[in-house]
Amino acid sequence: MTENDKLTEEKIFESATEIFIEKGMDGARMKDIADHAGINKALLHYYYRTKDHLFNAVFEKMAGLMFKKFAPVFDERLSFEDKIKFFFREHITFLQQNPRLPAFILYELSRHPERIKKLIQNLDVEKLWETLEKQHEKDLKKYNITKENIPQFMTSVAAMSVFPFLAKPIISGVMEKIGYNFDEYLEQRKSYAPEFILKAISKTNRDELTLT
Amino acid sequence: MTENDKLTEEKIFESATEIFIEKGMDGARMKDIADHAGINKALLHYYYRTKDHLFNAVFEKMAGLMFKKFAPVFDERLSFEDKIKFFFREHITFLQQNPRLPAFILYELSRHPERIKKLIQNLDVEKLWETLEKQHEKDLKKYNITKENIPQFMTSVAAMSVFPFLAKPIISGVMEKIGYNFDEYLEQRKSYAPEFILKAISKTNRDELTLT
DNA sequence: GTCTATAGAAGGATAGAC
DNA sequence: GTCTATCCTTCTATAGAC
Repeated sequence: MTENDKLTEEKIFESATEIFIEKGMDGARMKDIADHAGINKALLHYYYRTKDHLFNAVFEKMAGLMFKKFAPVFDERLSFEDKIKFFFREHITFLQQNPRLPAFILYELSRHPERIKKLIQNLDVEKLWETLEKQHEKDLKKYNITKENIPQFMTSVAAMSVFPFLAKPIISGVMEKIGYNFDEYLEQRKSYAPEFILKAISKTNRDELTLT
Repeated sequence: MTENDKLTEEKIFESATEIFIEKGMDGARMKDIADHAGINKALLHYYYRTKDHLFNAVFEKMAGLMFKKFAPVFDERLSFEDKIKFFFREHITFLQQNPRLPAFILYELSRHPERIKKLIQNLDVEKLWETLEKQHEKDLKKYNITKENIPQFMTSVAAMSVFPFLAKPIISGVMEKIGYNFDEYLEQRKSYAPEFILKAISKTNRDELTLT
């Protein structure tokens, strides 16, 4: 019955994932998870001992999944511009399939910041930066991306892709009211965002701006 | 003792605000709020009947506060460029003083989307757009901001300012690891963001881009 | 491995004295 | 208006039968 064990454990894990993402750690009920999996509460504890254990399993799996989506950008043998375009297309498509994932991850992280160390200890940011520098030294110069402003740039890229999902209720609420469609907006964003980013960091016509 | 009543009720409200923003509706405990206010649980119910009532009072106050921060942009007799600069300076400064507010509002909205109607019913988006069009018809043309892409533009502006606070645990976690400082990052962002936005929407040098 | 029944604790809410 | 004491429900977790 090892086959069956696996199935039950997986069923529990999948149900837990759905419920936790939907209601958060504090709002989720073990009964909801059991019902959703078609079993009883006792079995949850048989497989995962406590709610905390179960939550941690779900959280780490999902957080890992989300951040892995950033990785291909560094491996691909794409031009700098194509990397940007590739990222937005892939990342927004992924989030369309998991629209509540960013809010779940970021909210639970802000409630329990101690989880972060575990999350980023396997993430060697300096190595990634070096890789990018090696691959695109000229592009980085061309676009004026330096060690000083790389955080500004990276967070702007992430913001352009993730924010629509974090603010989905408001955005789609407002859009609905004035005749726009949120799904179309997301499709457009896959090309709008990379164009927006690349123009923002291009070095030309700086003198045209009246910024002080 | 009406003076005293007011004080107690306010003390409760302020404590509730702090606890709810810190722990969310589901994570907050009436006992925590009472302790924080230096009173006992029964008094909470005397003033606000239920946890739901108390939460709603806090939520509506805070949500209103946050969205009101967007308003001055439309009133000011500023140039279009100055409006953008003004917005980021004021909004980021406000969020620096209330760093957990965006996560609180957006997360509770995504848990209870029915709250949205009440929030935006007083917000006449089309009127605002008309106002902006009247004030800056030439600028909107110059920057190619049209009825078609206004949602893309507006959400990009919001994203640039709000996202750093939503993702603060990750951003500051990563930054700490590689020797950057989150507070400095925020200060820089007040000028980085408007420059970024204005360059992104400027019409020149479009031909230089290799976008397909 | 899976179930029913229940322990044990916690949380929201109320009664009633002052 | 404020307090103590307590009710009642809900929730996590476990015991024990099958």
